[in-house]
Amino acid sequence: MNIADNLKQVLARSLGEAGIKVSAEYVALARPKELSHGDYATGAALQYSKQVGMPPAKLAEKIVAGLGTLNGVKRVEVVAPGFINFHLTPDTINNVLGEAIANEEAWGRNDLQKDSRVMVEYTDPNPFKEFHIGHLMSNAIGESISRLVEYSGAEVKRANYQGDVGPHVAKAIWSIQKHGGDAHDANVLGKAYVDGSNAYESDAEAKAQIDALNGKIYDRSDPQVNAIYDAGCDASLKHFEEIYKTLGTKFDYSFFESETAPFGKKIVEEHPEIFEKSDGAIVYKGDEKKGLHTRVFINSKGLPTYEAKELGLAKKKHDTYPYDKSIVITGNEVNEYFRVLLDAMSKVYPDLATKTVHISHGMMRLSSGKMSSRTGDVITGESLIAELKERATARASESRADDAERLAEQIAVSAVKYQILRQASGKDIIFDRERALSLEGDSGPYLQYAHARAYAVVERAKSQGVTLGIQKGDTLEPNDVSRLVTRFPEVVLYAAEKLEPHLLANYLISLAGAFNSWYAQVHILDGTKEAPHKVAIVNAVRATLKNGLWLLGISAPEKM
RNA sequence: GCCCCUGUAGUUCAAUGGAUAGAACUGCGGACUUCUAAGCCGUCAAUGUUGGUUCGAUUCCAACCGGGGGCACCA
Repeated sequence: MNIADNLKQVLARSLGEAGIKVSAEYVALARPKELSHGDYATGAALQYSKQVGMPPAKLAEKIVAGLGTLNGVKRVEVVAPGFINFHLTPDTINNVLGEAIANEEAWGRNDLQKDSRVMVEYTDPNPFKEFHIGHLMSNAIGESISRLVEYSGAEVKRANYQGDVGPHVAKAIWSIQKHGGDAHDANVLGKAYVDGSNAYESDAEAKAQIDALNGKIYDRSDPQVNAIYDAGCDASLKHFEEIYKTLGTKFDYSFFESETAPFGKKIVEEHPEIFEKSDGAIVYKGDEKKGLHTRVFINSKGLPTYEAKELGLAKKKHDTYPYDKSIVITGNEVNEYFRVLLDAMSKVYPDLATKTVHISHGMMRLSSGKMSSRTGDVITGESLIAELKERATARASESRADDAERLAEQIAVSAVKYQILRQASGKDIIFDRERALSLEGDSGPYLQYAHARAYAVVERAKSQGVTLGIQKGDTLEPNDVSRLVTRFPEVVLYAAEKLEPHLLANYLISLAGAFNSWYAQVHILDGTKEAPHKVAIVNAVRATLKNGLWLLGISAPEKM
């Protein structure tokens, strides 16, 4: 049994003796954020003092007296106004460090979702449009969540859903037909889309032409249109593949709107008891008591909307890979639609609806306002990464890395991903160019640097013949660094439960900070008998940062 | 107008109902003949307003004020 569960049980028993009935799982036991408050702490005495009519401090003393001997605990203290703090023994801490080092592959894993099958959908860029920083957000969050879920023992399949049909495609093709341009070039497509979109808004004739073109795209009746379409789709997808390679994502499945559209339409049409006709369209009447809107699923032209396509997508996903859980990551602009969709899905496919979890991220916003790919006021994913890479190049070339070019790219990706993953995912990110381009402080490169530094120390220790690992009888006092390391598995578990990578990102930054601070204070390879112990701590930090960075989807270069 | 989200240092973000609200950037000031200075140390600086629940509220509830998104044929 692990320390925390054991503590809870013993506390529950002692509380019972004090006249407070509470089962072990409900005993409030926390990891104090202030390390001087111990490794575990409980506020139970404050919580129940009124109930038993005893001052908190007195109750705390009574609880402590009833604890008996505690495995792995060196010291228990009562602190005003009535907190009980537990300090673990050096052995306990050292044993965990030993685990981290001895079985690096398993370090941090848990079996929260053992053997379950999970599909995670994220990124979702649209062919014929640019891959902008909003897609970067979805990708960073989705990739990290996928990895957290994998670390929880689940089999994870990554899915990407792409809008290969629809008005945006018609707009891009219209512009290419009118002004020319190479449909084999992804950049041309993005600009063509902006042009077509502007024309659609301002020019009634263009609008009519684009609407007609949209129909031709669906029924593939015009060879000339088909040629542009096929070339453009191919170019976009290849372009996206390059970006995924840079970002470190590999999708198992791709779904396209051209397949989900007819499929979703069919599903809606087969359920007249759920969807009803209204003004020539087929709608789902959301329950207003739940605050749901009425949404159109099939428009009056007979074309399925976002909602119908999503319905088809959910089924198609399950047909492809019978998942136990389906996680869908989108921007929060579709939150209201998704609520209606899930409500409708709960009637058509109750089973799938309960297995679906929608996670939305905020918008990437510029100080000038919201980005819009319609007006071309966007920052593309590639341009941002290229700019970061440019900025990292000088230092990378002075670094110890064998391949400076590659290091610069790893740093660039890390900077942008960390920027996204450091904050809770539901909220908007105010995109500050200077901040995003910064490679210092609270940043991805800071984490990578701490890892590379730890790696270098371990390598040097090896070359000096310093014994690695925790030695028997090694009773050196734990420090903030070693104590933080031991929290890694539970942080991973917590982040996986909440599907919130930022919880892990915040932890890693505090670990890296504690390590850097400690590193500046002590000489690790000082030739004393304490050196092996210090190296063991460094090695555990290295393993933790390595696995932690992997979970964020960020590379951990060994040399910087 | 209705529904959802949101408000924390100058700025960008943290804080499973807990202890002195924590970082980073910026500003100011330091250390370094030592294993990586993308580093370290110090310092200035914040919970929108008013109530409520609680031993304890940034966190939960209500109202108000401010910001964002949505409110049927775009996604």
